[in-house]
Amino acid sequence: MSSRSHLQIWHTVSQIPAGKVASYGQIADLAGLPGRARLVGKALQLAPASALLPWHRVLRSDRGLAFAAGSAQALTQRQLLLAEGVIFKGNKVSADAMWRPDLAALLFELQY
DNA sequence: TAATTGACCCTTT
DNA sequence: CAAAGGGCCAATT
Repeated sequence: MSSRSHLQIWHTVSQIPAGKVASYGQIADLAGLPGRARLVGKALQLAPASALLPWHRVLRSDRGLAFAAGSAQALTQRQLLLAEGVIFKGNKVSADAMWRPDLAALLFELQY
């Protein structure tokens, strides 16, 4: 049984548009769970594949991937982002790829 | 019940 | 710019 927090997190992640990225902390805040970035990581880890979440659009606050460089998951994530047109600067994505949601629209979408 | 573990973050050096 | 240290909190052992 998944908690309400997980559902809220998954729903928020699903709102990230293609070609944009958000940090774990940012998602936590938007989901109404300030300061709980780690919970976002946990929620994504437990997320069912059937949810079709754009998990690859979530990364660390320093805009680097959360997975170890060279790991299969890191390579996959990088590939998915490149396919969406996200520019990489070294092992981090360019700053202008950060998602800047319209809060009013997002809050409406998330049914607050 | 207590200790350990993370798909993390922020401030300070 | 990179590294270190402290904080965080649910889930697992």
